[in-house]
Amino acid sequence: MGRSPCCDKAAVKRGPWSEEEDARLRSYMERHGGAAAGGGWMALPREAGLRRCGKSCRLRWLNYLRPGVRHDGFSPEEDRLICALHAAIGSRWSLIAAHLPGRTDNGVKNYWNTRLKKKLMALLAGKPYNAGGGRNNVNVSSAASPPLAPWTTTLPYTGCDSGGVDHQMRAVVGVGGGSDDMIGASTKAAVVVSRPANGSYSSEPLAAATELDEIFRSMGNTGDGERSDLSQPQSSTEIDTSWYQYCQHDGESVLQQHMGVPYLYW
DNA sequence: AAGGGCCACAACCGCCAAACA
DNA sequence: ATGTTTGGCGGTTGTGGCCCT
Repeated sequence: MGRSPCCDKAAVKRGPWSEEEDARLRSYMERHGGAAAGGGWMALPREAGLRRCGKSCRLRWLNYLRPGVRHDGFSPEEDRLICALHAAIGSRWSLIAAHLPGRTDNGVKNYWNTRLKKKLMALLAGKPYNAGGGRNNVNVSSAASPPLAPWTTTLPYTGCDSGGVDHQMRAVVGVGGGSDDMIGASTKAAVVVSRPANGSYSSEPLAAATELDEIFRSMGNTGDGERSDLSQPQSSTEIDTSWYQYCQHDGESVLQQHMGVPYLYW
């Protein structure tokens, strides 16, 4: 037995929403405090007098009509944050959007697919790209440090791991093969390290081996061709730690690459 | 001015997991 | 414990507008 469709496609209207439909949906949601009433989203079209699929109503509300949703352009800071988060956690658009007030997962996803990804690729290929200033967040003491990539940013990602333990996750954007080949088949990795919120980093990156294993496994399923060598699960023990070094900066742990790979600080 | 191509965005599709009966 | 329903999510498609020739 196959999966039953969520609604009768022949009976519902599809395509762009009219002003009247928007008004009906907005009115309904405002009457119910911004949430679908007892019947849920599936019952909403009937209760609101809309000939739409419940899922379509939900999408329209969350991505467009909901108060606080922003439709203006993305700022350079948002660009950097999206790039960093995407490198760290992949296409987890809802998680990424959660760090961008007023932005929706759909909006971030569209922006990434249509514009930001191209900007980033152009940047990595050494083509002119003005993302808005190229702020350097950390003044690294090492004079040998390469310039920070423009999308580099601090990344205070606080979340829970699968065990429900609070972690503060930080990302290292890892593109390039550890030398000058910033793009292409040798694209290496995006590394995420984490620590318990109440814990401290070890001086040894692979102390987080189990977590890295898990993260790399999950990232290996993104289907992102630009990280093709992540397409198979890999053990953290395969990570070339010579790319990275820990150091201290203003009391903060800094995992810094030192062979030309872009990176993030925290 | 026309039309073909490209781009950006809204909307849809289908899968998955949680909630519920 | 199991089957069904629903909501959430990410990938993909459709479409309107803009730009270039």
